[in-house]
Amino acid sequence: MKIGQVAERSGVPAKTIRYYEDQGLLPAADRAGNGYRVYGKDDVHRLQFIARARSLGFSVKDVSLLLDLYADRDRASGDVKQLAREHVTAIDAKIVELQAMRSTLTRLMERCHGDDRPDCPILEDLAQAPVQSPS
Amino acid sequence: MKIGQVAERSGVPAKTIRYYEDQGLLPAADRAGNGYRVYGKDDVHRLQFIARARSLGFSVKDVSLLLDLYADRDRASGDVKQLAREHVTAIDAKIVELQAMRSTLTRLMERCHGDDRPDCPILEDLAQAPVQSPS
DNA sequence: CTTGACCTTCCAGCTACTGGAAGAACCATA
DNA sequence: TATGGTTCTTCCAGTAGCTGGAAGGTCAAG
Repeated sequence: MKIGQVAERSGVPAKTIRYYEDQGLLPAADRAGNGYRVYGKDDVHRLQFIARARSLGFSVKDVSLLLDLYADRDRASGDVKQLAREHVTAIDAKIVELQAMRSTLTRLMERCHGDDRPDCPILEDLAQAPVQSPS
Repeated sequence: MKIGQVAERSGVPAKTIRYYEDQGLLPAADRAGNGYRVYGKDDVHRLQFIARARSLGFSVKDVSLLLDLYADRDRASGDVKQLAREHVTAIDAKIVELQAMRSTLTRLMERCHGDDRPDCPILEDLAQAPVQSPS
């Protein structure tokens, strides 16, 4: 299989596959006589693993750790769970941050006419930005 | 005022102030005879505006637009509101994405022993990642 | 033999900074 | 005046995870 086929079957763009190889997520692919990378079924599988982990928000570095754990038959599931737990904690922090932004923005938007007039509580808030009065 | 003072009063690091100048968020600062940047009160204010807008998640480019609108006495508040609305939409999309990740991860974690045994539904999911059966 | 699709490498750009190096300038003290 | 410590200057590189594009090699079809 050439990189184009693997890309199609795994859903990971060829450019990204080369990038992952460069980053060490994939072992350096064998090369055909013409220099083209050659892949097998396992590579498609590995790329799907990577894509799935990435879609859950794991960093490339963490995916690398997950791949190591996956390959290790003597792994402790506690290690995997711990990685996931930390990731969820980070996700929660982001959600909280985004919700705070969202809440402030919608509050300001409710007070903004949103018409042709120039007076705008949103800009006024940005300009004054004094204190955050609770509710 | 030198950059250090402005940094302290605005809460924006000196490095970041230079970066903002470079990016066009701030006009090129006047220079003293020794080449040091010289600032006034208005610059502190402008930096606070920027910092506040950034803390609400607006991109640097959007902050630039907001500064333009702020400076324009003939602005339409509708333009500001529209910018905010689009931003909230983007935030909502991110929240939804993060919540989906979170939900999948916690579901997998609940099924994982998290002990010394090697069998781990988290890794199995990443490896199989077949379909997402509803609930 | 040429065209077109695919492959290769390498460099640049995206976002929003941040760290660090090298060098000038300022300030205070001994 | 020497010296040391802090602050300033510019410029380059690195962070995360790709993505786009240039320049060029390979291969199958017509």
